Amino acid sequence: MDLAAKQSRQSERRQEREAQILKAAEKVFAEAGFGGATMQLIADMANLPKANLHYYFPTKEALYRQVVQNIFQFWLRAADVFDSAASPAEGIGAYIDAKMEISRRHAAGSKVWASEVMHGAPVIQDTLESELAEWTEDRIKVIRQWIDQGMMNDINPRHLLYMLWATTQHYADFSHQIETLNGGKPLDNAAWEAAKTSIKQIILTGIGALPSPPET
Amino acid sequence: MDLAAKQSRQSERRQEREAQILKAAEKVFAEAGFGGATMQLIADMANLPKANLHYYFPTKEALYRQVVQNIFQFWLRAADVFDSAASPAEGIGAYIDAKMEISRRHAAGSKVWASEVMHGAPVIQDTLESELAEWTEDRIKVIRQWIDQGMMNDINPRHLLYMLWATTQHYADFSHQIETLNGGKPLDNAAWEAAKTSIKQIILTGIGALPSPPET
DNA sequence: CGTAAACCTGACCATATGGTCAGAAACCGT
DNA sequence: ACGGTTTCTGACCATATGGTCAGGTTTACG
Repeated sequence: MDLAAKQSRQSERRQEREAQILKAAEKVFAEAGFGGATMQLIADMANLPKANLHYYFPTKEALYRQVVQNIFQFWLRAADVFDSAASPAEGIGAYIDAKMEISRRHAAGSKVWASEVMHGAPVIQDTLESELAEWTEDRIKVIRQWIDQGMMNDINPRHLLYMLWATTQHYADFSHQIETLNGGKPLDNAAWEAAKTSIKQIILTGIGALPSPPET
Repeated sequence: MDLAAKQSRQSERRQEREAQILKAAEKVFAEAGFGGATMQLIADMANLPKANLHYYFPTKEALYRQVVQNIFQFWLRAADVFDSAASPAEGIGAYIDAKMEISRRHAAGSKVWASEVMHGAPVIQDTLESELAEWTEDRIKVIRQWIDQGMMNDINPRHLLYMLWATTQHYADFSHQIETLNGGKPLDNAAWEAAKTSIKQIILTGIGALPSPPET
């Protein structure tokens, strides 16, 4: 076996362990917040001795930073469906679906992200200022085009985006509240469908992106 | 001076101090989360020695509990505008205005509330199950009536409520992100107006509560 | 095998933090 | 001015937690 293969297998091993730790960390950070999370809790969740965490991540903050960065990348990628769409109904509809799927499958990550931003984005302020700002401007341009082409009403694109973020992330960030109001049980498939349908119906109708408003 | 007057002045004094502490605590909890907040930080923020806090609130958790309870009551009261309204456009419009005002004036409180719920509502689970559940059911009934009377489209009332909460609270909970995307400055009056207008336009149009969709 | 590198871990340490307490200070009616 | 009550506070303590480290174990490969 040559050097490349060896390094590859080693780094593979390392990546697996790191992923294992990151997954546990994400969960614990989501449940307890950065301040409430302890390395011991994360270690237990990952079934590793605490000292081992420090072999892979020098400090709690480094571990947290990695978790947040990963989430952010994941979050941004959900917007791929946005640009290639021919119409606002299609693009925004697909974006809502994608973000709702993230809210459902990656609630922990969403919570960590929300927590980070709520507390002033101490670790991803840079990313926020560069990548997120750029991303947002691009999407605003797309929406403006749709408006100019008469495909939707003249809505403030920025606030429309905020509305999309808010509404979809709500189902992850406030999942506990939603579960409580759902009799203490998580939403089932039908309820998630109802949520997606309701959101799309209200927003797409609201921005005038549907041929005719549903009269059901 | 009689006994009643004396007790009144004392309790007045006590309430003032408690309010002072609670205000500082709300700010610190919002900025740092429960785990990241320290009694020392709160004490500094309130310009009091740490030991004094423990004279008024026995434990950090008791102080936190009080903060959260206060916010919740404040939050619920915003819905008074909801019921007395004659139409969905009026009721929901006023509700959006009220909640946006809270988001603007009491961002810290909103963040504490969001944080509490996100971490599984460890201290207000009871209230959530009783008061919030009841409140929600009542509002759902009101919305259902509007639908039955043909004043708006047939929208799932529960998800409409979630959308209202999500969208309005977003401006408080993610105020940092919004500021960052606003060039690092808080939204000015015009921007807040634009936000309120956009939200109302999309949602009220989206649920078919406006006579005719704006064609501006 | 041998050995060097990577990986793992129990035991340990320094510090930060929630909370206590004895006693000082301020308040208040008489 | 006095005594009792409430309010305040510096000094202190026990504990939890992030982080370290010396030494052990495993892996990779000639």
